[in-house]
Amino acid sequence: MTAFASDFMRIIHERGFVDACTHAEELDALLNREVVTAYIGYDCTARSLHVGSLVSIMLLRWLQKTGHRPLVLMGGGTTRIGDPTGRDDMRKLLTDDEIAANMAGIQSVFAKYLTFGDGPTDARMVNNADWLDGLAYIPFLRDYGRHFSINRMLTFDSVRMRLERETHMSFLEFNYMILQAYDFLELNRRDGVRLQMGGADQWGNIVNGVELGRRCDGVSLYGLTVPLITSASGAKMGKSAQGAVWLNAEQLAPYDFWQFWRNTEDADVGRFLRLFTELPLDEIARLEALGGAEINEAKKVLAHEATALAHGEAAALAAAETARAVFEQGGVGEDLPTVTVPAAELAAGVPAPTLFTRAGLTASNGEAKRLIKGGGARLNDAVVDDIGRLVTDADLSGGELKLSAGRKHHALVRVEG
RNA sequence: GGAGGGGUGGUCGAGUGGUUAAAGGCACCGGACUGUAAAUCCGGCGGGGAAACCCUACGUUGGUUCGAAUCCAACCCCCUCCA
Repeated sequence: MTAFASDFMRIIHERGFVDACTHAEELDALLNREVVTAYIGYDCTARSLHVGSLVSIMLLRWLQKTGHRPLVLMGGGTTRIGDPTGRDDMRKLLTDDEIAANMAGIQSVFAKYLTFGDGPTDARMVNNADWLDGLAYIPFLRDYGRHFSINRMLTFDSVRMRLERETHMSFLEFNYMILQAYDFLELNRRDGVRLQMGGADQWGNIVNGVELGRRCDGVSLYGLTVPLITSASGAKMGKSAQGAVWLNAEQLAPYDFWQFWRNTEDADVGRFLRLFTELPLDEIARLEALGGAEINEAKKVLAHEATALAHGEAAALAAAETARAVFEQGGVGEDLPTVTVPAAELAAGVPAPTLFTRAGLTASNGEAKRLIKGGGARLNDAVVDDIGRLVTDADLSGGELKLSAGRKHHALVRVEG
């Protein structure tokens, strides 16, 4: 591989961020010469982002750290149409208010990773609804449609696969790549954006934007994609027991976020350290080389670094402390999920299954009972073997008690009143 | 507009009148083994109930039947081919 002159290109190649790149040498030279504005587009279909987007977020962070300007493009315009590939999701068209709320939530996530502002390398967020909503069909077709060759578009993977499998593809979907290409052109005109980045699945769309820029305005635009991250055992990354691994504290507690990284598969540790932390490569090499149980130390480092980025140093330390108390000492920690029950209720006795469900460890009483029957439920570390077990204030120690579902999921119950 | 195929539990996918809360796979949860790992093995996997049992569920709404995810009708949606 070529030796890159720009910090950005060198670092992201070394760390495994690059799946594909257009004109890497030219881009490298450009990055070495001037401050480059680059963008990645995100849908605003949810209040937050999850770890599936984290690779690209880290990519923008590196961009900024190496002296360039990141731009976050929110798909406010495209979100309004609804993603045609999501069958059931098609119907729930989001209202403008919902989209605005989602954008605000996503911005708060980005605020942890990027510095926003008006300075030359400060990040900014833009919404493609600003220009897509007002497009007039005929002028748009005449000005831009002429530059798209159907013959060419049919050769793109996303389209070709659909055609080969003879599955339906709507005109709307077919237009997606055109709209996305237009976004790139528009951003170049508005903000001088030169580079679009995104997931590997976006390659075709990005290339279309690059070509549209050349055809319409004679500008050189660049594209770069990051690989789809799967775990070593092949699973798509980002699922936890509770569901998606969200990046905001409201939807996933920092402690659970920490636990997610702590439970990384051995084979993924090195790769994840390179992608999701900013530790020096030689340090990562050292951690990665740890064998056997020692690799757990590397996982703790990974958990700490990733959590510190998302939630701050203090939250990461608190999560680590709770994990240490719970797993290494069998005790309890402040960060465990906590529920309170009225003193009177506890005095009267609460059925164990009810308490497990209320603590969020099980989704229903039935599930709680199954958990107990399966021997996975514990109260203050003692196995609960009777689904009729009443929990009373006699079970309290130090004003609280610990419930456990399996070895990894714990919650605290406290009394109130 | 015409002809044909299809909509099943988180997902994929069987089932074509009753023992079907609905095979099997995946995902997920618990147990064993470990290192809060992987792999493997075991168990579980709609809700309520201590249990008997009750309720909800196979696109929607009606109907036939002692009884329907399964048959009929209308409607909605998806797909393939033709115009």
